[in-house]
Amino acid sequence: MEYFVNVVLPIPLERHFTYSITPAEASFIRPGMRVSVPFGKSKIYTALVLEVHNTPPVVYEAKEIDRILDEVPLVTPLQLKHWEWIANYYMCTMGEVMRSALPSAFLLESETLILRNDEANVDESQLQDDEFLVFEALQHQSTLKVHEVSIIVDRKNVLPVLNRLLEKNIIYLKEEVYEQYKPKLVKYVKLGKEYLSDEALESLLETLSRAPKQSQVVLALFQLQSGSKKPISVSDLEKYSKASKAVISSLVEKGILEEYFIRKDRVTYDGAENSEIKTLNEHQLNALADIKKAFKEDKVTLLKGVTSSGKTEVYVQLISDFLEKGKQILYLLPEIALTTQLISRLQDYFGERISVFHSKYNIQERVEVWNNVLKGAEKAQIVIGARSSLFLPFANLGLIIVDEEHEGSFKQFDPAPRYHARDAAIVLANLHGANILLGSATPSIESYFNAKHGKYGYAEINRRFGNVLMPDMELVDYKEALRKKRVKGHFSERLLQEIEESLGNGEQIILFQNRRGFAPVLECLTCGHTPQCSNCDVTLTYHQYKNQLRCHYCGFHTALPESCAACGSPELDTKGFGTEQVEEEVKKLFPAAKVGRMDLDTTRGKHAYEKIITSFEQQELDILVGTQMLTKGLDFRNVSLVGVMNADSLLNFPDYRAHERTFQMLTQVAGRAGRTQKRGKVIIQSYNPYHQILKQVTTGDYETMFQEQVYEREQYKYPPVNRIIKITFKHKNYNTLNEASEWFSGALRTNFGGTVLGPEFPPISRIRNQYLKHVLVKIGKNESLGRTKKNIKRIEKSFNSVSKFRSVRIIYNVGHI
DNA sequence: AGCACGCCGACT
DNA sequence: GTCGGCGTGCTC
Repeated sequence: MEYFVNVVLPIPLERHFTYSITPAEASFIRPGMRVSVPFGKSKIYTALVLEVHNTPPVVYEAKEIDRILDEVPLVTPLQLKHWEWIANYYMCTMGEVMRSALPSAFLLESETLILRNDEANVDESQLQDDEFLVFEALQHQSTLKVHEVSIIVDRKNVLPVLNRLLEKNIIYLKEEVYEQYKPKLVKYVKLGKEYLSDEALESLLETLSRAPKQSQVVLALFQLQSGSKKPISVSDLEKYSKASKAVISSLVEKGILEEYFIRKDRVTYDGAENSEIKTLNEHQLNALADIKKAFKEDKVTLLKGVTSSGKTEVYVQLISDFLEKGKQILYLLPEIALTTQLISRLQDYFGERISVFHSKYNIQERVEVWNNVLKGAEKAQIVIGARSSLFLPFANLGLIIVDEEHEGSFKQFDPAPRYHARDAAIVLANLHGANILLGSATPSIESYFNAKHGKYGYAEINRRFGNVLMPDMELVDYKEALRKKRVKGHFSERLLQEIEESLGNGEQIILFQNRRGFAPVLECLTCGHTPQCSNCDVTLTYHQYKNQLRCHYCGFHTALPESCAACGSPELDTKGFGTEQVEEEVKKLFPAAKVGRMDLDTTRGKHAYEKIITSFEQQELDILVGTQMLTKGLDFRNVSLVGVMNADSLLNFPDYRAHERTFQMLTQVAGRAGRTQKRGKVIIQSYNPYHQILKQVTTGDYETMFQEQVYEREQYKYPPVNRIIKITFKHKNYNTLNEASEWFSGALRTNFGGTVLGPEFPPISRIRNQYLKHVLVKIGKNESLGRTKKNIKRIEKSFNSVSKFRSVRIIYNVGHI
């Protein structure tokens, strides 16, 4: 009987691939294990087994697998089902899901090694110059990598050289696969076997009497051992005995000490669980009861609780309930909210049963979390993580919490799979038979809509914890202030007054400006020219701190020009403003205050973020200027004033979600003010203070905002009532892109009854020298989303059979755009 | 996605 | 003449 496996490869191809295996392998291999397989001419890839079967492929001869990489399945059958759903729903391939889902350390790729053939008789005079260079290099080292050869011969294309050398039998090639994950090993020492008795030890110390350092080490080890039964690491011994590594290793060499290794997890938590779960107030208890009732009916449940209402305590209570039942819990958060603040708060309750998983962890750490979750290890009972943690191999998931569920960053935009973590989590919970709770102070329109229509369960908390008052919000008409000359820089006098007062009271201030950089636009006063990015369709942004013009899309940067590139005039001025300029101005206006800034530019690196937050927390800073990063899950006790520098840039975003997002962002940032007894103050500056959304923010009127948005979206056929798919076309040639997108949208219109909009250029129509065009497909409530997707896929097939269109990249975004 | 193959301009 | 650019087609 012949045996075969169907596998997924981590590449964007629709189809699965079949490889042949031996009967012995067949009895061992199970779905979810990794195998390495040869693919194409020379490459070896990591593939994931979907099924083992006996049906030989008809039109081709299946290749054999290279080898089996796992002892037990790395991915559970349930995960494979979940992947399939994601691939299907978000219109991408299983391979793309696999690539996103598995920590990169699990995805090995081969590298070609060049080895010298020792049996060859080489006539050096017969070698060409480049051949000789490679040959010579191989005399010094036995293997070379392809890129090393490329350096040696100083050329990109090294294949001709290698082929000539291969023909002459001087070299041979080998594909090497590297295991990327290396367990961290800690070196420990113990006394050698012969010295375990007291007498032996005594005589040992005698013989060492002339080596004081060494006997010092032996004594130290002896003392450490008597103190506890725990193994003693070399580094501990080094510290305790105050001897150097050299002394210890000479003892090891003599056989007096023995070394051994223990595998250690890189991520450990040493603190204790030292907090009792707080007793909930009546509002929290009511919410909890509602949630539990909805859970009994297996409903997805939405918890709407105003900022500072103590949602986290409700989560904590639920988590501990599910822990008691022996279930795993997944706590999903938007990336930016994953601060040490929240994590240490939860660790206080649940100690080392928590694992954290997010993108700032390195690949080794992620492998450890993965394995712990798969094993159902004690320390991975609760996983806190960003969107990608929903790909972890849960064995026994009981509860998912999606906190800040309205957050746009739960949607992945690039690369595929372009999934929404909240929606994918709902499906995951379904597959596990687990409960799922969505929490937010400002729920997304979709979720609230589902709750209103009884599809989701619902609970709410309308009071801040400890009955702290909601902040007092005030709108400042910036246009009016400007007219009356009551501004300094970008600050209205009203805002300045409040800042002064807060500083006087020793309270802290947050200033919110949703744009980084100094002054987005540099403008020539003579001809009005503004420098553009040469790769993208955007104006370059001025960054004062490096004195550069930068492109936020492709990273292009150039020194600040001294004169206008168009007319040569040296008079250049800056227009618009970002966080950097706000920081600058506030420093000038309040020279005594300590000012910090938090945006993408100041939070690069693993700990930069924490540093800024901690220094603000510890009141080393008086004023913190920042972008939307500030709005997420941060809890500062002493902030009494929040200033929104310019609400208009949020409102004017060209997107059907702009109003919803503005409401959410402003409500969230306002929630940072006054978290203790004193009532906080929020000042919102706007050129258009009569805008209904701003009014709804200041009165905290979510309900009206919701009604208006739903009405509007129904009119224009947007979600939640309708569904949408955005198709993006991308190509470097303007005409090809136009032709291709016209062809595609034309085919859509003839084949499909729904609404097709476009193709249209997006506001930024070129990025990294690629032109972009969008087509929007709106699917009414009576039409089938699945059938529409099938139609689109079919059209894509005939699209790809037109040769000039084939190089046009097509990107689908389903549901959220 | 990679990668080979094949065709074409631009230079050691 | 070769080198390297890019369009095209294939991968079990």
